[in-house]
Amino acid sequence: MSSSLRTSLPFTLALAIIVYLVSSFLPADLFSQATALTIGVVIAGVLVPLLMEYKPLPATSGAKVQKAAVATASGDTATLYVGNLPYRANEEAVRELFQQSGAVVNVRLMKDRQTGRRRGFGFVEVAAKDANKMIQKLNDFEFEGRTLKVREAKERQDSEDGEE
DNA sequence: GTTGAGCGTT
Repeated sequence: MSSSLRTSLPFTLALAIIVYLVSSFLPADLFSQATALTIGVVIAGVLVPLLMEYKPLPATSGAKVQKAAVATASGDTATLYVGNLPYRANEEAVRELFQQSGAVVNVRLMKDRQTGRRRGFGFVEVAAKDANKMIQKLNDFEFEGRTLKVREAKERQDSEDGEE
Protein backbone atom coordinates (compact mmCIF):
# COMPACT_ATOMS: atom_id res chain seq x y z
CA MET A 1 0.00 0.00 0.00
CA SER A 2 3.01 2.20 0.39
CA SER A 3 3.43 2.34 -3.36
CA SER A 4 -0.21 3.33 -3.72
CA LEU A 5 0.33 6.24 -1.40
CA ARG A 6 3.24 7.41 -3.49
CA THR A 7 1.29 7.25 -6.73
CA SER A 8 -1.84 8.76 -5.21
CA LEU A 9 0.12 11.60 -3.71
CA PRO A 10 -0.29 13.96 -6.71
CA PHE A 11 -3.96 13.09 -6.83
CA THR A 12 -4.36 14.22 -3.27
CA LEU A 13 -3.63 17.77 -4.44
CA ALA A 14 -6.20 17.38 -7.18
CA LEU A 15 -8.66 16.18 -4.57
CA ALA A 16 -8.05 19.24 -2.45
CA ILE A 17 -8.59 21.49 -5.48
CA ILE A 18 -11.81 19.72 -6.36
CA VAL A 19 -13.07 20.06 -2.80
CA TYR A 20 -12.21 23.73 -2.80
CA LEU A 21 -13.96 24.34 -6.13
CA VAL A 22 -17.06 22.40 -5.13
CA SER A 23 -17.29 24.17 -1.80
CA SER A 24 -16.93 27.51 -3.57
CA PHE A 25 -19.75 26.92 -6.04
CA LEU A 26 -22.16 25.53 -3.47
CA PRO A 27 -24.03 27.86 -1.13
CA ALA A 28 -22.79 27.57 2.41
CA ASP A 29 -26.26 27.62 3.88
CA LEU A 30 -27.45 24.68 1.79
CA PHE A 31 -24.37 22.46 1.73
CA SER A 32 -21.81 22.32 4.46
CA GLN A 33 -18.13 21.84 3.78
CA ALA A 34 -18.46 18.28 5.00
CA THR A 35 -20.92 17.60 2.20
CA ALA A 36 -18.61 19.30 -0.27
CA LEU A 37 -15.77 17.19 1.04
CA THR A 38 -17.80 14.04 0.48
CA ILE A 39 -18.64 15.10 -3.06
CA GLY A 40 -15.00 15.90 -3.74
CA VAL A 41 -13.89 12.52 -2.41
CA VAL A 42 -16.44 10.72 -4.59
CA ILE A 43 -15.44 12.66 -7.68
CA ALA A 44 -11.76 12.12 -6.99
CA GLY A 45 -12.44 8.45 -6.30
CA VAL A 46 -13.83 8.12 -9.80
CA LEU A 47 -11.21 10.26 -11.51
CA VAL A 48 -8.19 8.60 -9.90
CA PRO A 49 -8.86 5.10 -11.32
CA LEU A 50 -9.65 6.61 -14.72
CA LEU A 51 -6.41 8.59 -14.75
CA MET A 52 -4.49 5.53 -13.62
CA GLU A 53 -5.94 3.42 -16.43
CA TYR A 54 -5.52 5.98 -19.18
CA LYS A 55 -2.09 7.14 -18.06
CA PRO A 56 -0.40 6.86 -21.49
CA LEU A 57 -1.70 9.77 -23.54
CA PRO A 58 -0.07 10.06 -27.00
CA ALA A 59 -1.61 13.50 -27.43
CA THR A 60 1.22 15.74 -26.24
CA SER A 61 3.86 13.09 -26.83
CA GLY A 62 4.37 14.29 -30.39
CA ALA A 63 6.81 12.25 -32.45
CA LYS A 64 7.62 9.87 -29.63
CA VAL A 65 5.25 6.94 -30.04
CA GLN A 66 5.77 3.76 -28.11
CA LYS A 67 5.89 0.78 -30.47
CA ALA A 68 5.86 -1.56 -27.50
CA ALA A 69 2.15 -1.02 -27.07
CA VAL A 70 1.63 -4.54 -28.40
CA ALA A 71 2.73 -6.09 -25.17
CA THR A 72 0.29 -5.28 -22.43
CA ALA A 73 1.46 -4.71 -18.91
CA SER A 74 2.11 -8.00 -17.09
CA GLY A 75 0.73 -9.94 -20.05
CA ASP A 76 2.72 -12.23 -22.29
CA THR A 77 6.01 -10.92 -21.07
CA ALA A 78 9.25 -12.69 -20.29
CA THR A 79 12.19 -11.37 -18.33
CA LEU A 80 15.57 -11.65 -20.01
CA TYR A 81 18.89 -11.53 -18.23
CA VAL A 82 21.48 -9.41 -19.99
CA GLY A 83 25.06 -9.75 -18.86
CA ASN A 84 28.47 -8.49 -19.91
CA LEU A 85 27.09 -5.04 -20.61
CA PRO A 86 29.51 -2.16 -21.05
CA TYR A 87 29.50 0.22 -18.10
CA ARG A 88 28.94 3.21 -20.35
CA ALA A 89 25.71 1.72 -21.74
CA ASN A 90 22.53 3.09 -20.22
CA GLU A 91 18.99 1.74 -20.14
CA GLU A 92 17.95 3.75 -23.17
CA ALA A 93 20.67 2.29 -25.34
CA VAL A 94 19.81 -1.23 -24.23
CA ARG A 95 16.14 -0.62 -24.91
CA GLU A 96 16.84 0.69 -28.39
CA LEU A 97 18.98 -2.36 -29.06
CA PHE A 98 16.34 -4.84 -27.97
CA GLN A 99 13.55 -2.98 -29.73
CA GLN A 100 15.18 -3.84 -33.02
CA SER A 101 14.34 -7.49 -32.45
CA GLY A 102 11.01 -7.26 -30.66
CA ALA A 103 8.74 -5.44 -28.25
CA VAL A 104 10.42 -4.21 -25.10
CA VAL A 105 8.24 -3.63 -22.10
CA ASN A 106 10.75 -2.56 -19.48
CA VAL A 107 14.50 -2.33 -19.03
CA ARG A 108 16.20 -2.42 -15.65
CA LEU A 109 19.95 -2.10 -15.39
CA MET A 110 21.23 -3.13 -11.99
CA LYS A 111 23.35 -0.57 -10.22
CA ASP A 112 25.38 -0.84 -7.08
CA ARG A 113 23.44 0.23 -4.00
CA GLN A 114 26.50 1.72 -2.37
CA THR A 115 28.30 3.54 -5.14
CA GLY A 116 25.44 3.81 -7.66
CA ARG A 117 27.59 2.71 -10.55
CA ARG A 118 26.33 0.21 -13.05
CA ARG A 119 27.18 -3.39 -12.32
CA GLY A 120 27.27 -4.41 -15.97
CA PHE A 121 24.12 -6.48 -16.12
CA GLY A 122 20.41 -5.97 -16.16
CA PHE A 123 17.00 -7.37 -16.95
CA VAL A 124 14.92 -6.68 -20.02
CA GLU A 125 11.22 -7.46 -19.91
CA VAL A 126 10.08 -8.27 -23.43
CA ALA A 127 7.16 -9.94 -25.14
CA ALA A 128 7.09 -13.69 -24.63
CA LYS A 129 6.56 -14.33 -28.32
CA ASP A 130 9.73 -12.42 -29.18
CA ALA A 131 11.77 -13.61 -26.21
CA ASN A 132 13.39 -16.60 -27.87
CA LYS A 133 14.14 -14.70 -31.04
CA MET A 134 15.73 -11.86 -29.12
CA ILE A 135 17.88 -14.30 -27.19
CA GLN A 136 19.14 -15.95 -30.34
CA LYS A 137 19.78 -12.60 -31.98
CA LEU A 138 21.30 -10.67 -29.11
CA ASN A 139 23.13 -13.43 -27.29
CA ASP A 140 26.87 -13.20 -27.94
CA PHE A 141 26.12 -10.02 -29.82
CA GLU A 142 28.85 -7.42 -29.98
CA PHE A 143 27.47 -4.26 -28.41
CA GLU A 144 29.75 -1.30 -27.86
CA GLY A 145 32.75 -3.58 -28.07
CA ARG A 146 31.44 -6.08 -25.54
CA THR A 147 29.87 -9.46 -26.14
CA LEU A 148 26.42 -9.51 -24.57
CA LYS A 149 25.05 -12.45 -22.66
CA VAL A 150 21.30 -12.74 -23.11
CA ARG A 151 19.40 -15.55 -21.44
CA GLU A 152 16.17 -16.15 -19.61
CA ALA A 153 15.98 -14.77 -16.12
CA LYS A 154 16.34 -17.41 -13.44
CA GLU A 155 14.27 -15.85 -10.68
CA ARG A 156 11.75 -13.14 -10.04
CA GLN A 157 9.48 -13.90 -12.98
CA ASP A 158 6.10 -12.53 -12.07
CA SER A 159 4.40 -13.30 -15.35
CA GLU A 160 3.52 -16.79 -16.48
CA ASP A 161 6.26 -17.98 -18.77
CA GLY A 162 6.21 -20.76 -21.30
CA GLU A 163 9.24 -22.76 -20.34
CA GLU A 164 10.65 -25.17 -22.85
C1' DG B 1 38.00 8.77 -14.19
C1' DT B 2 38.77 2.72 -11.35
C1' DT B 3 36.22 -3.28 -12.17
C1' DG B 4 34.49 -7.68 -15.74
C1' DA B 5 31.89 -12.89 -13.53
C1' DG B 6 27.51 -12.78 -12.61
C1' DC B 7 20.87 -13.35 -12.02
C1' DG B 8 17.54 -8.26 -9.45
C1' DT B 9 14.35 -3.63 -7.11
C1' DT B 10 9.77 -0.77 -6.76
